Amino acid sequence: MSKVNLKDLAKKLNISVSSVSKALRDSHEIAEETKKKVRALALELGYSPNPYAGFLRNQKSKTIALIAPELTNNFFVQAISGAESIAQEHDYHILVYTTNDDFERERSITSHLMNGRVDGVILSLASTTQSYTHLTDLIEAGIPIVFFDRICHEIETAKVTTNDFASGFVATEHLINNSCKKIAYLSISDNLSIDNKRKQGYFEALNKHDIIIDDSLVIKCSNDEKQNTIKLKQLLNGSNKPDAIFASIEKLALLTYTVCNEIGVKIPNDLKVISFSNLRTASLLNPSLTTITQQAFEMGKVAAKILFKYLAKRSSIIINENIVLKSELTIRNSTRKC
Amino acid sequence: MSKVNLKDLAKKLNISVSSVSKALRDSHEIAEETKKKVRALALELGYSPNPYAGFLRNQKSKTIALIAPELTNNFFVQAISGAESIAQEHDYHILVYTTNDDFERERSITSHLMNGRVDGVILSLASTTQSYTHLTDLIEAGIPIVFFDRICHEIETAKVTTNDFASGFVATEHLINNSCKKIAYLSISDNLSIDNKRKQGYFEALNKHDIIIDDSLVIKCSNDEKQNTIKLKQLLNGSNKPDAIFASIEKLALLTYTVCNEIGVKIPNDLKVISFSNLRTASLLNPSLTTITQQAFEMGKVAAKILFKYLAKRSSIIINENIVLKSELTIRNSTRKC
DNA sequence: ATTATCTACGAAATCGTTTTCGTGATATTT
DNA sequence: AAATATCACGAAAACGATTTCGTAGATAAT
Repeated sequence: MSKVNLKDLAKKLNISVSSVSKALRDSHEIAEETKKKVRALALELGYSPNPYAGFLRNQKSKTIALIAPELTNNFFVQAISGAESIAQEHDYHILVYTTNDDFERERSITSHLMNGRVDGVILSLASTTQSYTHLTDLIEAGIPIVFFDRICHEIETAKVTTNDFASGFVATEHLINNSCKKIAYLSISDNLSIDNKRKQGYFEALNKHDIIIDDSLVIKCSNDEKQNTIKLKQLLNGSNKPDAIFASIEKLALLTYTVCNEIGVKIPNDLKVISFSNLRTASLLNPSLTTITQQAFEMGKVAAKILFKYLAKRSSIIINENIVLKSELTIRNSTRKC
Repeated sequence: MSKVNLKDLAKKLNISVSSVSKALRDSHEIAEETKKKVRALALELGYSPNPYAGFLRNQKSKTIALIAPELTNNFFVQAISGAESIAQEHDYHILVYTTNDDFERERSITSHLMNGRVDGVILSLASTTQSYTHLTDLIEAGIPIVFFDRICHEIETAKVTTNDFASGFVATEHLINNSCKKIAYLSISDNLSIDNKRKQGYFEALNKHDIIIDDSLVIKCSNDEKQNTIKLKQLLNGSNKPDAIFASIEKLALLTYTVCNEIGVKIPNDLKVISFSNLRTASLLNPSLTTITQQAFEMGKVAAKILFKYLAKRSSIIINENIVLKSELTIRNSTRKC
């Protein structure tokens, strides 16, 4: 049952390697009878073509890479699942990489992909990425990229996102409607497209409702959980306490919950919380968390579909395109009026 | 910046392809001066070897597959992250596949891996898998498998698990100590090694404390959420109500929470709940969930390390070995005495 | 009868690397 | 001075599949 190749089949059948190859690919050059014999033997010996030989020949690897900042976030995991479901349909394989939000790691990964290991890449940027030459290099090397969620505006290609601005606006307005006046925004990184758009939506809602923007309520968080904890405690224990928190990403909402537990701030009585999140357990939290949920699985599917569309064309240049999948506000107890 | 190969370098330097190859691999056959020139040009032109050519030559793909039942479960995601961290160190790439707990899908995936696409496989079985020829075939084809969590006893190889029996025992005893007398066990599948061991631990604890085993409290769940909901409601509304639930996997604990919310059963007052789970939000749930937490990240790491140890030896036969990483009981409010 | 067409197959090049085996030119030993 | 060793490199085979091209023999067309 181990590594049978074309040569083995050819030898057993007393015909040439090329004829075996053609027979298996159902070429019209081969007589029907011969094909039958070849197919029968191939089946019997469990022949399965060496993928790498084919890749070398056709310069196609039937493999794509999916690069995400982290896996410990349901959003990215769902997106990967979505992409995988499409990859399966196209008989493609997926190499999964995580950057841990580290620019150097992202660059190292893309450099490993320059040489044809994959036919295309689906990518969500690391929050520390500020330079994009590693990505343009990849595209110039003939490997197309489709972005999802954390996209790069500077690069012309297809980008799949959620309606971040509108969602940020809706989230903020929801808080305002529940009589919040001092709404803090927890930002994860100025580099990130999604963060900025969400923040703009937040500003816009404040403006609309004539709430003066207070810069001290826009908290710049990072991937350093300890630092974030300190900043949050300062905010919630400080003199300029917010009555609501809008977390740009799930991780910061969970941290808010933890900190509130610790310092005795009651949600939603003392503080209302809303967050972008694809957490399955949002409804089971104490209190249940009001969320903006992205169509993560669908985003992965759409990104993969676009990529495969171009791969089928053998075109490495993807036309600039913005696909926006709408997020959904699910109101739960963390923003309940009280 | 696109596809430079050895031939291009050779032409530009007026030396042979083989010399370029040797120079880049730092062979002693090549003069130091020549090496320098070659390296300089390679760097300048951004040469990066075509991986597939090398694979064809050395019969090594520098790629492994990781097959998990699902990604929407923190346990598996953490395990993947752990494996990835080790793969990075070894300059290996990981193809990720999910079976969705479907035997046919598992078989289809492994059959795609028979031909040398990967050097090895890290696998956690689908709950519907009862026959193992697709796995023995893979091993016979020279592709070693390391199991983690959902292992296959029938196949001789390395298996990384948690101390399921002891953990099941500890979990049950914890409930008994908190004065539970009618403890239900939610099983996910009789096929699964982990489920059976956990159940045995549950039985053992009941025995030790002279509690008669009640088969009607051992609930056979499945991957069909609707069916599970019905069974749970029957259990909790029935005449033989349990005072505690021990969920073999996270999904079933969350379902228990949801059902309890729906039918107005109070946790922990009316019902105590404990579960195997790697949920980040266990402490934030309402009420916080008492868990048995597996060392998921570590399990991924260990499985990968073992695999790489054998890959380095170029040995496809892995000696039978059981590595057990201990789980941890974290007591929270869902099992609080009241 | 001669030429053209078709059929069914094989030889060989190709993809990009690695590696074995030579081989001239020095350098070293006897 | 002759024999041997060392050095630095090149030619070519190999990995396994695909594909172009060539061709022997059969058949069809003129």
